[in-house]
Amino acid sequence: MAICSVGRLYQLIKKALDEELEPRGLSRTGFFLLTTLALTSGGRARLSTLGRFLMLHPTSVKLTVDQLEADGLVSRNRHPRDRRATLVVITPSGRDLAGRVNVALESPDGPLGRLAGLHRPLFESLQPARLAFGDLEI
Amino acid sequence: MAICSVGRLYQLIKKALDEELEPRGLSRTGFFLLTTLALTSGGRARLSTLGRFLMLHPTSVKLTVDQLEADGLVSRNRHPRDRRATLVVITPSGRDLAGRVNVALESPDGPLGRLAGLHRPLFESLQPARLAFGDLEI
DNA sequence: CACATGTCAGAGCGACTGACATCC
DNA sequence: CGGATGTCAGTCCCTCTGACATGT
Repeated sequence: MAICSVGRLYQLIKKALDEELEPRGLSRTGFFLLTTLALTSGGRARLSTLGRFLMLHPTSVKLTVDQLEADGLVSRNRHPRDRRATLVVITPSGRDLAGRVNVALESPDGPLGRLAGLHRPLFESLQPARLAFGDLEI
Repeated sequence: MAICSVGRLYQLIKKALDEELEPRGLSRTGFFLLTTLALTSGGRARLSTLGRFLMLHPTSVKLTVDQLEADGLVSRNRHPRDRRATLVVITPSGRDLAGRVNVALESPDGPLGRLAGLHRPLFESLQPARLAFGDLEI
């Protein structure tokens, strides 16, 4: 059953991820938010944009940003033109942490090292299923 | 990034699943437990076996079985030889519900109908990744 | 006016910890 | 005895709901 496979792999990755993240005081959601921000041009994005991209509820985004902000990994700034909006900006130490964690995760003896060589085939075989649900093309 | 793809697809499936399950008063964990039991020879299994197979904490298994039992979908029985163990047995109405839900899910206009034709390729391309983490062969 | 954006309090749920009794 | 099994109370984290203020 394909659905079970997705669920099982998700659980396995989740556990591997948390083992690396927890000692660094980073939540999984916080890690994904930080990595997303690091990959964004300018290292900044609206709260609502982050929520849509990470498939999170507005309140979850707020809480996650609160935690990251308390640790000095991101900061809140006003949007220059839309005064409703808040821009989340990654700080140098946030960018540094995101980079180090990602290197540690992908390293051959890291929690995700076992996936070496499987990244591209995985991504490509998952894409049709994701698109069938109307997900982003990424 | 392959990891993100797995996470996104999981979220999408989760949402599609819950939309079908919630109106029937079934939790996702309960549904998977019930389906697992329906596919088991004799429709019975130990709590601990279910926990290992579904990657659940013992207390989560207990809670889920409590809920299913209250709805008359499973029942608890003593293990004939191991007096520590409890056997969870699917009832006729449990088997009936599991069958109906699975049909509804897989039907062309069901929540998972969009995955038609993708089940086998998905399963096969996910297997190497799962096995890399030491998961069951299923 | 409808709609988007962000914030907040409260509730719910799933998962875990630590402890315990029972049995292999 | 060590280890497995199931149960229970308590706790925590994440997510959602509903409401609100503000701005487009």
